[in-house]
Amino acid sequence: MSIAERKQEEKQEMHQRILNAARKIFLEKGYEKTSMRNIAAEINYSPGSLYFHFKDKTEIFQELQKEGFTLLLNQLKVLNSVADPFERLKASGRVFIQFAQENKDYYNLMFMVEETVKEPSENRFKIAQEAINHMCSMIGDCQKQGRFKEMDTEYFTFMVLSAMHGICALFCKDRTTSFMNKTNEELMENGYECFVALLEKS
Amino acid sequence: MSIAERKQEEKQEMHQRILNAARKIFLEKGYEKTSMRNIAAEINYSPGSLYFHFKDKTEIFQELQKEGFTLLLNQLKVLNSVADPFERLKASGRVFIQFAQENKDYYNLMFMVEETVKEPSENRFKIAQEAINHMCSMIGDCQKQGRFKEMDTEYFTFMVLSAMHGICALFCKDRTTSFMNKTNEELMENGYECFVALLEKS
DNA sequence: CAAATTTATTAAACAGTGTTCAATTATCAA
DNA sequence: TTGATAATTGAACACTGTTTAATAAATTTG
Repeated sequence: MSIAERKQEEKQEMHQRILNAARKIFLEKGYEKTSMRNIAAEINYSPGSLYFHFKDKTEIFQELQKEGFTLLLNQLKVLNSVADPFERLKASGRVFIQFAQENKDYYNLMFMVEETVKEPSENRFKIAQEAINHMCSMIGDCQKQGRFKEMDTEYFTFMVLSAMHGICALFCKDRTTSFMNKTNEELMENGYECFVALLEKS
Repeated sequence: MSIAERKQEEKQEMHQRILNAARKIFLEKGYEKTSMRNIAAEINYSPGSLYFHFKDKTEIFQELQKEGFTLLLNQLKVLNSVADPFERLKASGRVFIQFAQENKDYYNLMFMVEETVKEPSENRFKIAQEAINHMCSMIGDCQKQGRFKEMDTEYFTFMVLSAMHGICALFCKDRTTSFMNKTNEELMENGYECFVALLEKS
């Protein structure tokens, strides 16, 4: 079935063309301000045809969401070469924040979009789950070295993630303006260093 | 000018009626899913008339946002009686988290809605600004007692706020499910206590 | 009191949105 | 070549925020 195969490939190709157009515009204008007509126009396509390849707008975005998680995890994977768990933990935070800065829209999609999914979504955030487990064991390793004594590993992990997410979340919703005469980058990076300083004293 | 006064009052009354309707629907359905027509219908009003009382949708939203800030600040004000700045700081965090838990929708409106405002709008977050300043001076007082040595006060304040917001933001977008077999309240409160433990060691 | 003027309100319209669907074209199998 | 299948289209639907000309109500002025 060579012909059927080629057909399949052509469909995959269209799938990718749409995804590429969507990524470009989503990252340019954000989720809400990107319309299906915008995406269609980008590839000289009819708006209706998008629905032949994707169920709806959210399905397109969810593919990009998965891309985002993969992208972040790949950046974090580089740190596997860092042997000392505490050093790796500190570097992970910096990578995380840098990712948010450079991929604001991905970040919004990944962490800031309302969870309106009906079915409890089996493995929709399987990747995120794995990332958290990894983080948890990293902190566990730090504790084996004598850090964060008498802290519950899971609650502590939650706290660390919250702190990092808080920094990025304020940035992503432009709620950093109240700290005047300081750029977003200054705030986020120095703010994070304050947190690191706290960790180091513990 | 008794008549002009009454006129003024009637206008204020309509202003409030709209605001009440908007509050109800905004807190019910969130910002994006609330339409001007929804608000108008709630008080048997014409959609166009809303624009006689408010410039646009964001202006209505911003008034409710201010309400939220006032509500939160009133709860924080109670802590003025706590003399020791560090004790007050710790208690502020607990009040903040409790506010988010009890007023999830206000919290979303206050901190999680995209800032699409064009003109940097002088005093839009005047209240928030004051709250931050207050926080900043509270932390400054802690430093005078010898805590958080060699930390930049402003960056440190940003970090503390980020940590607290991170905890609440994950809660408000239901991103706590990855920490299984723990309730939201357990996570938030114990997570925060971890953070407090860090502060105490510094 | 009547006329003129200001103040409120409305319905209709505009340009945009996500999505659906009957009709149409292109592609392939028999 | 015909019939079936797959892909694409444009028009339509029901929405959205916002503007505006016409209208109604209330108030001020002559």
